[in-house]
Amino acid sequence: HVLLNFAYYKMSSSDSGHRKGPSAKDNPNYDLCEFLMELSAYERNVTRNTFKSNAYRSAASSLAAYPTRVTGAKEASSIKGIGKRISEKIEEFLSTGKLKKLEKIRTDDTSTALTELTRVSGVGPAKARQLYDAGITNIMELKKRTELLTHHQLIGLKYVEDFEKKIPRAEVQTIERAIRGSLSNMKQQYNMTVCGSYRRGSERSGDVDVLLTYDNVEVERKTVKLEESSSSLTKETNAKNEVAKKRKDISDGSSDEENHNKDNINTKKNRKLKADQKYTTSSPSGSSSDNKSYATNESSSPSANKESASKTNHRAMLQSVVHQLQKDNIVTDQLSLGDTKFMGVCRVPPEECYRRLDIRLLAPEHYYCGILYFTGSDLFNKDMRTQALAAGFTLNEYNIRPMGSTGVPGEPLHVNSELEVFDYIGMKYKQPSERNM
DNA sequence: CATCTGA
DNA sequence: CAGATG
Repeated sequence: HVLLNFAYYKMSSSDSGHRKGPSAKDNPNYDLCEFLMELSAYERNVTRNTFKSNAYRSAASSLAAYPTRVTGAKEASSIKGIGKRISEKIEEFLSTGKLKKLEKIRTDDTSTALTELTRVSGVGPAKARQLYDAGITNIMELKKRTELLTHHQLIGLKYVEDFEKKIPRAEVQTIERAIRGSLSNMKQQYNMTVCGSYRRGSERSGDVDVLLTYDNVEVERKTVKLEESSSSLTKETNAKNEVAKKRKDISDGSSDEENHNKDNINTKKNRKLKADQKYTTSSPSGSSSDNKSYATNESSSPSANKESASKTNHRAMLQSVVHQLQKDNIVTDQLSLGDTKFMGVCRVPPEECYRRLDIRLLAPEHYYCGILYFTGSDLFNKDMRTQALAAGFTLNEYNIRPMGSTGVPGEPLHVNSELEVFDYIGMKYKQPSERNM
């Protein structure tokens, strides 16, 4: 049941650049991985055969993990994920420096058109096909037919080139400072951490991934420099001397001592109430909504479902954050904006390029698992999750829960730093820069 | 997985 | 609501 992220095909935003992936510049089968990925893209975009596409990608991953240069079909097919047909292609590529099928694909009109159209954010295989059928074969032509595009796609088109450029670390830092400055002027204060490959120290990023949570979280005081450069980044906590409660006393999932944070924390989890949605638009009774802070606290109506309330407040908070950023000319466009995630575009003046910016607003109790998760890398996360499982926990982007022997997860454990999560599962703490797997 | 879109 | 997208 662990997630199989076959989802992202357009290069996972934040990292791609200089990191691992099916084609780390240094692996002995680099070229082979490359052509397999090209075939994967072809099956995905052109033939829309996800099985084949996934098969190629999977083969590429296996190959990327293979320690030595593959020498022939037989050796290739011995590798997990590589079967007869793919190994034959590898053979062909090994002997003749090329691949018939690939050459043909490279010149095929339909194929090149779809690949081109797909460069636009918001345009995937399906839309590309549709546009192609409408006679559009490249971006220039697409610019003449903007009536066929959604808002997201229009923006994607507007910034195609910029979005393909990597963002230098220094610029991410500039953007980070700008956002911090802007948000510091709001009544509601936020804790912020820029995650993604940037946090892991990479020199170039695909986009800027910001995580926010509203106040409390006993973060303020303990500002430890567990981070690489003591500078900015998050006001990481961790300082906690008595750091984590031991893994043992966890099991009982008992309530606990120290975290009696400030007011606005949503203390108790409540069962989902599908009815929620209906109420999203309004808090009927003007119920003291007066107070300017969005912090969700004083629940006027006890039985009323707090979930829907906190949900709408969440949306309102995220909205106000975005508005603030727009006001300060940092955010220039919006791709989407929901209860927890904003996707858009930003630019910080001296810079000419427009950059992709994602902002997610997390409940305080989800903050650290969120930071951990969104810092990645994907492989690191996967590894940590399996280690968690082995240690009897289940870990996701929101929380860590003890695994009952029955198989069902218990109540979320309290977490006040990334370190605590590592402690729970008995794992040595890893600096973000050590998570580049 | 969260959000948007169109039917 | 399903399908598309990131």
